Amino acid sequence: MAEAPRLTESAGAVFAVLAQAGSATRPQLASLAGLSKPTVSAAVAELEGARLATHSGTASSGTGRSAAVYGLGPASGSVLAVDLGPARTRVRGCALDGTLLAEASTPRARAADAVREALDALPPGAPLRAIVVAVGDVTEPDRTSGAMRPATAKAGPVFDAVSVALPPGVPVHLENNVNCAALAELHEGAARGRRTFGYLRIGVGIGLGIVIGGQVLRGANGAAGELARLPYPWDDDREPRQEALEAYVGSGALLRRAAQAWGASDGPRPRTADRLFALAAQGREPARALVARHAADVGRLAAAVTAVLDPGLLVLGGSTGADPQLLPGVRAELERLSWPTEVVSSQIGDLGTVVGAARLAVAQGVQNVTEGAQVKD
Amino acid sequence: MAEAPRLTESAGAVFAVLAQAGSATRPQLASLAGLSKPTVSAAVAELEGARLATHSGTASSGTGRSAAVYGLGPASGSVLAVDLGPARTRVRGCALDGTLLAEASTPRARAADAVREALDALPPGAPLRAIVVAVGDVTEPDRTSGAMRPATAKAGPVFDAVSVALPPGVPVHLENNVNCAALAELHEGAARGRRTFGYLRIGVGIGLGIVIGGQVLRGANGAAGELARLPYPWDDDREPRQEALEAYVGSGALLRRAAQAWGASDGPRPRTADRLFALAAQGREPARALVARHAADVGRLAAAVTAVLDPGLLVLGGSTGADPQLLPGVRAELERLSWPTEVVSSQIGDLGTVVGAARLAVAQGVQNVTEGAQVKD
DNA sequence: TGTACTTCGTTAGGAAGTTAACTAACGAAG
DNA sequence: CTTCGTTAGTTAACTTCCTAACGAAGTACA
Repeated sequence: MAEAPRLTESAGAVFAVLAQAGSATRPQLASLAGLSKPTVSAAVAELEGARLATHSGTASSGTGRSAAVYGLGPASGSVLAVDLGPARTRVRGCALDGTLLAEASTPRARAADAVREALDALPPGAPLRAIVVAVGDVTEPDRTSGAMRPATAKAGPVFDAVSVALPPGVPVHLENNVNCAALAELHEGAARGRRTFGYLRIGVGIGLGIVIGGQVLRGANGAAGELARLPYPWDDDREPRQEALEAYVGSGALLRRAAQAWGASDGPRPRTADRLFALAAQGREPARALVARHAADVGRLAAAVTAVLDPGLLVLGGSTGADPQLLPGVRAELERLSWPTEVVSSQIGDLGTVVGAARLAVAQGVQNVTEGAQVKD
Repeated sequence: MAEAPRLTESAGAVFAVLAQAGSATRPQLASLAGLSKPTVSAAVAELEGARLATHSGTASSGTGRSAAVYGLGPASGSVLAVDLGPARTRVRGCALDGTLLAEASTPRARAADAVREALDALPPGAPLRAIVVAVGDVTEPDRTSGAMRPATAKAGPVFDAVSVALPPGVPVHLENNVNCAALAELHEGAARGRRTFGYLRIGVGIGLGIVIGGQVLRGANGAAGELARLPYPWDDDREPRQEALEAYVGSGALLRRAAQAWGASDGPRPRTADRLFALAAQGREPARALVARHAADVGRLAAAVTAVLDPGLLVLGGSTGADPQLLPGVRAELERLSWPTEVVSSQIGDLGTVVGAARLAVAQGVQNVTEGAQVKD
């Protein structure tokens, strides 16, 4: 394999901007990268030489000479994103401009198959520059290898099963799934254009993804946003129990309360949160009351987050968090207890985790190119 | 007044490094600023010409030629820090390397006098480059002027009284007092060398200063760390009330509980938190039990912070938070509920707020010099 | 169709910073 | 008292990127 020469600094900057934009003219690249026209010309020539960029057409801005448009070249390669979700494993392969190149999905048990399927669908020859794996667990460095691993036994076995299917020599990054979903909302969802916000996911468990200045906040142990550890119950005469909050605002609690509240005359009892929300949307009792109460609970969770972070925006996600029916109740409770904060529902839903993982992988891949880290062959 | 020419970028970088170090040789400046020897030579010459740096001696490193030592010059000027505390107003004037030039302290009511006293003690002729005022309130931009102001009526009047004593034309920055104290712990206290931690202050009120990557986290409304808004009390069957937490873990609650618990045979009842802690240190009941319970309460507060932020280190401060007696109880409760997190007591105490405000002012002042923002005359 | 106007891209000269090599100053060992 | 190793500071050649000016390639309009 030919020695890939390291890029000059300006060429790296131009490449990063080009990857972000997908395609752009030289004047656009100059203004986005903050470089002068001559420098961009030199950088583009260098990138074309390395087949990292290609001339992909021309664009006319109405009047004046039409500009050459450039896009990513075949040597720029691709990245892989893996979401080891509780039920399904989703895998996506992307180019460095974010375009989807391959997609696969399997039940959680056959996670490695999804990875292999997506890898096969990626264009051969071009280097795989980064892999991001999203897991529903806190991550910590392994004692012996130093590589990141799931901190508890929750996600360990699946992660190991997937690891063997990953091509060697490619840097693998592990990330919490809620953090990934938050990134998806940041780039393609309800938090577009923001720099700081919180993504509150309520499903079986509860979790918070924190984005500050466009960066995910991971915390000292990668445990930032582990809201299950909020003290609960908490009062003058009650001692908080460990992890008690999850059993109270999680989807399990919602369904348990429904089972208790359901009377013989209330019709068939809903077995899923979705069904419960559907009944509540029709104004049927006791579904409506249960959802209203759930909204207040979520509002209290939101108030706890706001009291510490004041994020300005909270995006609600997860199986029992994303329903827009909750918004009025959440907003009311949040306003009652805390600071005025915008609250909206997730726009991406279940795919958020892979999408965000892909965003992270793309960012890592671009860094891989611009900083000249070479992939072993 | 002579036109102060803007500094070149490298001279600005060298000045910033020199201000941080206080004094340094050229090789030190080169390595700290990440510049080469020739560039540093040119920058130092430029700074000397502008009287922003002066040759202040020589330093021998054992073997080899001895190097010239440089320090800040007379034109570098000074900054002012004002702490509008609940009882006293403290003012400090500092040079841009952080050395104390003037200090004053008055009761809160005569705040403007302290400012005037400190201003008089500053070296005349050299420019005042920045002013930072610390207040015990959330800050927000004023509707008409756009300048920052205290958000509620709490700190407004004192701030206005001080404002008239401030020299016109100097940029004034308003900052929350807990954030200032956190910065003091970061630079000169218990969090030295850290990049991320939380400073938990418990006194009459409760507050949290958040430092992430060396930067204070202010939040969208400047309300990050306003823990009084945490939902409390919180349980299946109890509705949180607004701002109820402060009345429960604040120093008022501690003394109120002491008043209730004190029996006739327990000796004279302590009227201040200090006295209560002193009795507890001797193992006297019921002081010991009250302090132990307070420690658990603080531990729950710490757990709430850790669940959201995972800061890795919490520094406890404030009149009823800084006592080291609390540490074992806080650590135990935090470990029971949440993630392992280091907990230590404040090393600076009451002066933290001015000290941190001075740090902020110095940083602003250095930026003022290096970015060439000119002070009106 | 030619002329004016606008935008794209290149060329030329200059500013700022780097590396490399050299000179200067200092201490320690013979 | 000289010599050697080490560290400080300067000089010179080179790199990188910028600004300014100019030629090239389009559109708009008489």
